[in-house]
Amino acid sequence: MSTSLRRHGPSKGDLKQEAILDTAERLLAVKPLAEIGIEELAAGAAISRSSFYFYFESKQAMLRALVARVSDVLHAEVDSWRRDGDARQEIRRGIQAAARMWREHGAVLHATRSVEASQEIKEFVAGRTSRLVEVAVAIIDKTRADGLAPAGPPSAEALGAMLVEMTEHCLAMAHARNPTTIDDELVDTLVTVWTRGIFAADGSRTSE
Amino acid sequence: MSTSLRRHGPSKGDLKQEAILDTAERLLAVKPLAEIGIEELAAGAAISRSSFYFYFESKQAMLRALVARVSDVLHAEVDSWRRDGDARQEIRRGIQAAARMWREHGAVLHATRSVEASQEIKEFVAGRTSRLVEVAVAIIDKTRADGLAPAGPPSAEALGAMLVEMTEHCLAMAHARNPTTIDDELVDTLVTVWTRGIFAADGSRTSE
DNA sequence: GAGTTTTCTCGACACCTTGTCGAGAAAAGG
DNA sequence: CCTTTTCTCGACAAGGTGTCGAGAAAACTC
Repeated sequence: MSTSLRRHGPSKGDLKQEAILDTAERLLAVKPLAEIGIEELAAGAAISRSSFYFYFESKQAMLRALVARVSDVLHAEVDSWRRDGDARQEIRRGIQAAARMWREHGAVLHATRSVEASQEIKEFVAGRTSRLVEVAVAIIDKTRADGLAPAGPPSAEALGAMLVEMTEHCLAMAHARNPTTIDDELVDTLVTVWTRGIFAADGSRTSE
Repeated sequence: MSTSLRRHGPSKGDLKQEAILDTAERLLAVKPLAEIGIEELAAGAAISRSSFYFYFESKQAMLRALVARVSDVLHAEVDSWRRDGDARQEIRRGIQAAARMWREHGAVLHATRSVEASQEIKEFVAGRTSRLVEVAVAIIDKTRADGLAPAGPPSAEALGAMLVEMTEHCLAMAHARNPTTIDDELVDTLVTVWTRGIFAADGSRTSE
């Protein structure tokens, strides 16, 4: 119900709502959602704890709004992967986009991976992941159709899902180790495993 | 402090302690730790909520004991990976052992991956993971030294860490989807990605 | 098997956090 | 100004955690 209580117009209350989300994103960089009290979120927006409930039903609802805010940026990222013909280029760009995402909004993405996240959030994240898997599957199918990569098994679906999950998890782990820096080496290693996993070979870009 | 309060002798109280852990493992298969009240754990061992605190400092301490109990089984698994010369055999066995681990104690392993798990548990899990990475690195180094696999980059450490993390995460995801069944197809796909990631090729076992 | 010590149990309490309610202040709009 | 909507907060109830001390139950000693 988060925003539906509030009618319309970009007014003073909207700023408070944004302030709550800003505070949440800032605090999530420091500690998990479970350790963030509603008191803290309210204090960050200079309102009382009770007033928090005017803007959000609960902490979970607030996280949902926060994820929605980040997902707008994310969808733009996904769409920026223009197909340019070379599968390795697409893979590298995709991984780089994901790495950038984690650098900029790692705290929020990290919170969505929590076991205690609500069902709704998990479904949202699963949907986002399956979109990425679809893109990966399309790439794999294309390279196989062109005779550049060996046919399955594994199926393009199983392989694509695994590579996407590997990427997300490795970025999450890297973020957990050091939130500010995500190695270029990590990106390179991911690209290598993707390439070898799909082509069963280190291809230099011979098709160019 | 969990056990240190209790002196010695395998007595009645020990059974209660085990009963608490059994109850916890059973409940973890159904819902996350955060949703399990101490009341429930105590009820499972037929004691009052207060009495729970005689056995464990807190829910986190209880989880720690539960993880320790499972880790005994796990260490035995790791040691069962006898080196038999063929890297692909070792890889397949290791992955199968991990899959079996998840089938039998997936609920506990899942709980340790939670964001809200205590620092101590995270360190324990990190230690376990790094042991597995060491084994993977040893395998990679050996195949590279034998000229069967191309040298880095990626370094054996980066590649091994990534493959181990991929495996753990994919098993965890599969467990989350359906706790009772972990696909053979998943194991096959994991083996393929390991093989291609290390050898940069689908090797039939030519060295045999 | 009585006395002593250790182990174990529980009710009562203090504390913290979440979420609701209704009274009303502050802004917006006529 | 008066009305409506937006926004704020103190007070309350509910539910969970963890502590304490009194004492029951078991174990151990002689």
